[in-house]
Amino acid sequence: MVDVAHEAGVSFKTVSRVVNEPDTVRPATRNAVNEAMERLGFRTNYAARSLKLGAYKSIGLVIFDLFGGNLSVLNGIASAAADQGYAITLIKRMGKEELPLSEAARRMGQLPVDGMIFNLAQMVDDFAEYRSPVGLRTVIITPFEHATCSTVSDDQEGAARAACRRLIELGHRHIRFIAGPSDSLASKNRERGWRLALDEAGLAAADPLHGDWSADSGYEAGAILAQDQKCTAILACNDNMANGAMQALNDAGRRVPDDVSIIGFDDSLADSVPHTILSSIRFDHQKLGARAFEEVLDASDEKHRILIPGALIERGSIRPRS
Amino acid sequence: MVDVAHEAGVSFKTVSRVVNEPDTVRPATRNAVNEAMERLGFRTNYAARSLKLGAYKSIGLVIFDLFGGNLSVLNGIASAAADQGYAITLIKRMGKEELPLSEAARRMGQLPVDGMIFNLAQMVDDFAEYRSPVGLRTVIITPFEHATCSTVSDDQEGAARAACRRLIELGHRHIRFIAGPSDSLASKNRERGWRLALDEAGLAAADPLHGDWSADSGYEAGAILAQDQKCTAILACNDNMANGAMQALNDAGRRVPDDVSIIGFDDSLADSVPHTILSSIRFDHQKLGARAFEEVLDASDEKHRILIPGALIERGSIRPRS
DNA sequence: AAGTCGAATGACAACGTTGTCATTTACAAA
DNA sequence: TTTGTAAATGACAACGTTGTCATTCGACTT
Repeated sequence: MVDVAHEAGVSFKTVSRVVNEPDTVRPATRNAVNEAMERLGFRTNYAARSLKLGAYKSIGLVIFDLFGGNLSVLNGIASAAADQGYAITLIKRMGKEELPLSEAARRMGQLPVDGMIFNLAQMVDDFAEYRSPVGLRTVIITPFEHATCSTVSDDQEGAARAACRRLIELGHRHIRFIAGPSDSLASKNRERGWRLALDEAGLAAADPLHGDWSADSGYEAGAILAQDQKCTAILACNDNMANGAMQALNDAGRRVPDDVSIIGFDDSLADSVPHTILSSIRFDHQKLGARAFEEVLDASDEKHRILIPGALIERGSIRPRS
Repeated sequence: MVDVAHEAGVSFKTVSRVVNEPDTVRPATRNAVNEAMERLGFRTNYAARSLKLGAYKSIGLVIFDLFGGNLSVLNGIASAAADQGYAITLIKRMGKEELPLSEAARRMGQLPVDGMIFNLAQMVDDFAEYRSPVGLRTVIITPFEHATCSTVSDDQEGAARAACRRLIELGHRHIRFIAGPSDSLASKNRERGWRLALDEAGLAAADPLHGDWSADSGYEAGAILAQDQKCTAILACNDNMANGAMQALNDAGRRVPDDVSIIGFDDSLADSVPHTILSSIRFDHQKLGARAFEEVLDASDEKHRILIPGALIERGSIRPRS
């Protein structure tokens, strides 16, 4: 900046003004400075500026598992951030640490961030006792409430409950559930919603089956459920498993939706399977990311627990019980 | 830091030493300082440190389109960065600018980065004339060579060529191609590889069909190809379209692989379709990301053009022509 | 006990910005 | 021409670190 000032024959303070408040400097001077900046390839030094301003205009994002669903969350956060002129500083979780949140916060604390978002897909050891570093607001993407931090999450439980209610409304009485891995929070909450709806209707909940998110594991589960003649409807914890189950049901001679109705989660099949009939629950991750970002910047001391509702996309895979 | 020094009864320079070169300070002093830091919740100031060191230990990533395939690239870059103690600063492309690369570089130049990576899925207007800001090395993820910047890319052309050769080796003579959207670089290069292999073998290339990456568009293409009785093999530009095409072929009474062999790209179906038989070409995006990161840090002035090979995963969907 | 030497610590400048306040300039009015 | 006033510019400090060099400390040698 001092070089630019010399080149343009002004003081370096004037250069600073051209960069930050161009209206306060005479057009002639301004042009001279701009040309000098152009010639010298001047870029304002982020470190010096942040040091002086005491803020980074960037927020930290810790992604503990980088997989498909997180991409749209990342997208939502990135969009909201861009709108406000913020950048995103990203770090991956570092492996299986003892205290994941504290460790991540410690690392983030060393980086240029004004706040941070943790995207949590599983429960972690130090969730309850975690506390934000002073001056660095933390927002956690998780269905649980936290003692001091705001949390944002898809309303898995509510959406699952609504979907299950819909099946009950269609006359189904034996609705079974295909769960995901036991360490998945999403799976846990979807299962809870399913149970809740059944309880409300006074229906019994048969033991859920367990898959690993893959279509193959869904096929296995479907093959077992095909034996259960009373079962006329299935809620599967994601679309891949639902797709596998549909295949297994068809292979076993039980037709979807004539004999069995089925609903999945995530609405992820539309692109990969032609003319899919699978009904599914879709979440607005874009919105979730944007809400999380808003919450980080929120200056107030209040913490919130925010749930983003899901929507049931009805396709041909469900119909009234015959 | 000066507060910590006061609290511990030492000079602030000693605190700095405890942080950066703990071995040079006496254990007793060190403990006192550490305790003081703990009590005060001290975090080293990133801006001040970077200002003094003249480096940020972070590299910028510009993602022009945030979709599935980019996730694993992001993952690869993030892993490589984490290994070297680097963070990632992420910005999304800002919309449809006139000069996407220059604009992105200008914005990145204001952020705490020591270099940057552009992840390009389409051609952009200012690709050829783009020049890195002085002191900020740029690496571009694209199949094209650039005049001054290193580029890294999947070897789409080579992989498509190898896959097509494999089909020829199996005795197929009429191998057709389902392309993606015309602005996709990946699609263009896959098509080129297909043509190359056919040329080498002295075979004619029938007009490619065009889809939009979706299974539904693949189904349409498959329905048309089912009419072409001479066609015994298909190369589809991604697995979703390949899956749609397989369905259409089956629906039209042409069995896969008995009547028609088919190969897709990206190996993306294994999770979502049970017991899939689709053969596919898989790319190691993790590796691609890691290579791109290495290239940014490379201090030498040489620029490279790096191609990451793909691998053909053979499943039941291909067999010798009967 | 004095001298020696390496280890531990401290004082001070510097990194490149922005904020504060003082000074200069330009222009209009008298 | 002189004066008054607002606009434009400049001088200097400060942000919180790390590097350089000087100083102090402690233990060992003779």
